[in-house]
Amino acid sequence: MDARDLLPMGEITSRSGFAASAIRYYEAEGLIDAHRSGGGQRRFERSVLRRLAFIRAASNVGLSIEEIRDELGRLPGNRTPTKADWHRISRHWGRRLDEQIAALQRLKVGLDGCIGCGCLSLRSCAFSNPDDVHAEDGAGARLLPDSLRRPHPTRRGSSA
Amino acid sequence: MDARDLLPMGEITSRSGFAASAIRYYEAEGLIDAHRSGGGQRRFERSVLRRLAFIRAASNVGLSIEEIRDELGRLPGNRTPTKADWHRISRHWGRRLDEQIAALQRLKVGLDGCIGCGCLSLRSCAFSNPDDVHAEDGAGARLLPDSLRRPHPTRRGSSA
DNA sequence: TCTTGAACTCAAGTTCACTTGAACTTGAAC
DNA sequence: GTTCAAGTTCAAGTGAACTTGAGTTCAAGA
Repeated sequence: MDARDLLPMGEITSRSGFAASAIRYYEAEGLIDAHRSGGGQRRFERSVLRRLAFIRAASNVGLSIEEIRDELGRLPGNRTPTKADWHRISRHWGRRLDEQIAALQRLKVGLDGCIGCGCLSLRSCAFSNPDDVHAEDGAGARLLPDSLRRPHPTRRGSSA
Repeated sequence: MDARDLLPMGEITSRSGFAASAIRYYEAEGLIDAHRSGGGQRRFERSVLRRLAFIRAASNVGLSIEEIRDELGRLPGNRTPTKADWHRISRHWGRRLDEQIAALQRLKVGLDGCIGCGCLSLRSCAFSNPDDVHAEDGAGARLLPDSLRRPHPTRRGSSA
């Protein structure tokens, strides 16, 4: 490729809307690639812009950097997504969004149920006790999936 | 109040499901109060259990510690929520959940719209560009409200 | 050539909601 | 009186996703 087709950092930041530090971070994390100028400055291929758009979209759906890396890595030849890729991926993301929506709706229904009772009991109220830590009967589905629990590393796994 | 009505830490952790460290943290943050035994150990009033149930419910709805503190502080006399308080509060939370659901649904609709086109364009695709950073016309509502943007302190405010 | 803004590296900082560890004390039971 | 689980404090660590700062170099225009 011709060196004149490569974009400098400033171009990438202004066109993608990401800060330079974020771009460097993504490169360090292996989400995007960069060439270097004689003096060591980054020079990006145009396709990086599409990758960045993809990254932004994915992160809006709530994917972590690692998940985005996986998703990008699943693209054959590590290429920028084609229409077919995008088709498959967006169906995947759609399912994920559906799950999140359903989870919030369960929470809402639980809350509506609670408005009448006002109990907020540690033992029986499913809303204040979604993990069923003390539930008297092995009642149903957890209200919130992990993807919507306030992302907190140290809480993960230790359900308390 | 009679000292025999006060509960020690172990009782609180086992009944509330919170770790002792979390209880201490909540006390330090001013979400709950504690008396002290002669030797300096914490002794809790029974009502603290209801406060903790409230805290758990609030955090499931996605409120931050600060928001929970505010919400508790809005209770007249800083009391444990009554039925009427709970009524008002749960309607508030319900609206919040509704917003979150609506936001995810907008995202989903945007995604469905994108499946056909496959464009993922930085300039025009609302899905990859929900902030309308480069939008050509001042098009509509942001897809995701801040409450559902991946909570990331340093990203807050700097919409890029 | 000079200047100046853009870019570089690397380490450390940020936020949130806690947890962990070390070193020590309490208090209830035997 | 001894024991030991349960409790205490305080500082530091955790993870994600970057940002900030310090100090240095690049590169394009006048």
